[in-house]
Amino acid sequence: MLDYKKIEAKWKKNWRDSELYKVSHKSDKPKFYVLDMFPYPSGAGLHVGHPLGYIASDIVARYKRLKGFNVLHPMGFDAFGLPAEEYAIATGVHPAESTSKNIERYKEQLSNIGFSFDWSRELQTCDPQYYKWTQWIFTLLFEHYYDLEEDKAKSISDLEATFRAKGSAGVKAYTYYEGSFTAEQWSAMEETARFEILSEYRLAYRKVGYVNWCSALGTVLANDQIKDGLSERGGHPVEKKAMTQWYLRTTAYAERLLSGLEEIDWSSSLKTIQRNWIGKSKGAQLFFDIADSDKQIEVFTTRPDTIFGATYMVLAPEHPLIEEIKSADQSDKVQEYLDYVSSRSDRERMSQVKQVTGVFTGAYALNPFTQKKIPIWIGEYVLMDYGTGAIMAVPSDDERDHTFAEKFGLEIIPVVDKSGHPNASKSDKVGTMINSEFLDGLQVPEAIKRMYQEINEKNIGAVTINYKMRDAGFSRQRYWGEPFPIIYKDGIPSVLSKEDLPLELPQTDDFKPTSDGQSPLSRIDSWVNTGDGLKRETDTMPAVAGSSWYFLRYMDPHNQEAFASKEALDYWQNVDLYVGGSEHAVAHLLYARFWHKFLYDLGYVSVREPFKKLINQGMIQGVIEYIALVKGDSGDRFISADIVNAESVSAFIPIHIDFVSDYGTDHSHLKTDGIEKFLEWRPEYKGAEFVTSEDGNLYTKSETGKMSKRYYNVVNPDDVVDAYGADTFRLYEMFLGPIEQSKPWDMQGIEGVSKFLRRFSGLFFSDEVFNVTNENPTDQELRILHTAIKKVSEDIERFSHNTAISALMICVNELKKVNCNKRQILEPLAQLMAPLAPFTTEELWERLGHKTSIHTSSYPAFDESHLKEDSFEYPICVNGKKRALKSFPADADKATLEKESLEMEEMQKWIEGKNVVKVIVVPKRMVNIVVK
RNA sequence: GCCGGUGUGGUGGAAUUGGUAGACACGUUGGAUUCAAAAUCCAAUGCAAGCAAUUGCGUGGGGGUUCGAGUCCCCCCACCGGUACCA
Repeated sequence: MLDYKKIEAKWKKNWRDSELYKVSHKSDKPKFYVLDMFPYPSGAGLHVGHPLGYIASDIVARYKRLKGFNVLHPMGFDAFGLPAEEYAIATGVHPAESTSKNIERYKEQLSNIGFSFDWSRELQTCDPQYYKWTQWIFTLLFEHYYDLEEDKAKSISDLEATFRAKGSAGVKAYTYYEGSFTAEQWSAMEETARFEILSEYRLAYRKVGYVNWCSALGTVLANDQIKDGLSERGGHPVEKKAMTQWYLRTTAYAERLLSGLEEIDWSSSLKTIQRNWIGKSKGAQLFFDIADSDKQIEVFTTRPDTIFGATYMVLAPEHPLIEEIKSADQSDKVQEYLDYVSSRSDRERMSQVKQVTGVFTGAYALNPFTQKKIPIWIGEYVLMDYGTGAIMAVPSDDERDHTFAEKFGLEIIPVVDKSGHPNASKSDKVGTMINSEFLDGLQVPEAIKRMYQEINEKNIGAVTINYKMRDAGFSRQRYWGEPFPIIYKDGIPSVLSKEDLPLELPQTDDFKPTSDGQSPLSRIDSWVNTGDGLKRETDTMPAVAGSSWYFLRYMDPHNQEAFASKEALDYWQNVDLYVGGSEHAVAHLLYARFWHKFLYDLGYVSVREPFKKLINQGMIQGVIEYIALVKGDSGDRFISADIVNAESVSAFIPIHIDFVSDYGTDHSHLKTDGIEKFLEWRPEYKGAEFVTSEDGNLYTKSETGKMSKRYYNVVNPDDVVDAYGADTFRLYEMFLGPIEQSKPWDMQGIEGVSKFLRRFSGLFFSDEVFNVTNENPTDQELRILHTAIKKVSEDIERFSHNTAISALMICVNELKKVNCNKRQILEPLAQLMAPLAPFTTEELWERLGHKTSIHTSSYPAFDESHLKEDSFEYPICVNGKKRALKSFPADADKATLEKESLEMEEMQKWIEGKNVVKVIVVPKRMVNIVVK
């Protein structure tokens, strides 16, 4: 029989030496691109959860290869990021060093599982030869703007030429710039002024923004790196801080990012997440005059129909108009309130959402329809970065406005009669308009349309589209990231040319951020100051930079002249199947689509969307075991979970799952030796008392959660591979259930697939000797094989690998029953199984006498004619309930089936004394007799 | 709150288009083999009643459509994930 350790070692070496999985775009075959989201190489190494997606995609890659596709299946590493930098700060080990060590470990672990990656295409985002092109694409973003007429990115020098020739008139481009100028004015401007204006158009630009500043980490964090107002990493407090930052104008692409979702095959939940993130809403932009002032307040509302109920206005605390409009007698109170707001952390603000705060500015606005004076307030609940940072408040039809009005005693005018809709909430767009002059009597949707017309005609605003999505903050004050290819001259940035790239990250041994929040790079004077008063940008790019285009680099990873050759890009086009975790649902997947669309506009790539089909593999969770610690005057006591009083518990201490008996169940516990092991591991609890349950066990608290170092529950795939073999590991992870589903890891059941593999290879042996005959197979054997071919192919195509394996189990069980050891059956069976169990099948293939790899052979052909059965066993039902089974010839006609079913002896007791109303016969399915 | 998903034996799960619910495994029980154990092989295994043939019940709960519902429709419940003063 086969010794899996020997054959794994043998074929791992053979495949590596022969570069079996190396592909080229110079091929006549159709292409297929299967990609895994590349991992961040953390110090903890891979755990059994990571390979779940890799195995699933590897099976598809191998399947497609056998089916005759030219398969691109690469792997690389997302190697820039915060953990390596934190590790460097703590230990002094350079991030490059720890990262490369971690990568080596990852590669070793990956190779043990038998993936068919083309390692000649490996990339690492921290490699200068890679980030050269990340920097280069950034320079392109800097040098382009978004043209609304052609609906694509165009060169900023074109825009400049237009300004020079015609001024700003007639330019339709995506910008926040609101001024206008003639060609003469443009030419007369200072260079700085011209630069400022162009910056309002560039797709990469700098602006002062309120960023999530985490002083403990010394860096700016993205929204998705914050959980409940604390940093996801480390749980440190996060506050708002004004900083000049680089931004990418992702909002210019909002509409295309939204509509592009229609043309790709992603799960509906993922698309919904992206749609919600983009957050498109249609509404009206309205201007309210301020009483006794020439200023106006601009608001955005989706409910212009309720304007007759707008009894006050609210500005965000950061709104620039506040300074200008606040009245003298309210000035102190306003300042007091603004101080209060800025003293509050994000965490406080978020956890106290229901708390209503605000202050009156002393100023009034005029309702554009009634000309009535309404007070202008400031309130925390209005956010500066959504809409215009100001709202018209309609307390009768908005929950938040209502609460605010009640608290501060503001007027409430009902404008929508919802008596016909008892279950509708305040903001539901239903009901009949009242107290609203010309709108009275209209239904809400009609009233909204009518108002849009009215606003246009009266010229007091416009119908607009608003997006929740904001431009992406692109600066990080860290060391371990791509340096910006930017040089400042008198404060004006310009980009390095392609020839000067990559701009390499300079060496240093001080990774701490500076106290004022500057990146560690700012300390390296010789690097920052390049002479002639020129200065480099010292921020670095965020981790999403490198992952926003890596899938393109794989197409041509060693190209020195371009990020990838035109030829390679045209051949591979885009990713046919992308597999990865749903934690990247927004950030990575949105930025990657944005970069890709930008490169599409510039003509570098020829398809609009980068990832045709996407599958989110579920998480493999771990079991977390805790013991309850009660601290008291008499010292530490650990009390069994079944008898402990929950309120007295000082802490639940996570412990090694290896110490726990029956871990993961509701009766998980520590036996005496478990307690001993625990004490050996944590000697600081030597003096503690252990209060066990009556049966002498110390019961533990079990949870299902993340597999992580801090819970001591990480299962290393190497250990499983060592104990059962790589093929068993692969099969088992797939056999656990559907790929998309999350599930806790447990080893129950791995014996099942292990047995199956042994039984499969056992078909090729008699009495420990390899023995396969050339006899012709029987019809039955052919039917068993071809049933499996059909089912396995269909299942792999729809990524249902667990049912494909079960079909193979059935096939092997049935062949075993008839003692089949015929080449004509076993050879195609091995090919059928090769994608799932690459080592075992490769070894058997060689023993069958083949000189070339099974993985470069072909997929077994399916022949429908072998599935023909002479008879079919029909379930005979009465009123839909199965009452008997009867075998009929496969070609029996309906009349025969009906007649013979009714005549069956077993049927008589169900029919007797009743009326047979009708008989329904569905060929090859069932017979149903309807009686009354 | 809103959005999305899930709910099937003791366990993981299957049922692709409305057509035999529980495939395939794990576990458990009994048996063979063995000095013994492991491994292997055979048999049984949704629940309840019955010696049995058999019968009733059964896909989170309630209702509906249909000859027929795990699958479609309506209402409700539980759990998981995402998201949130988004005007």
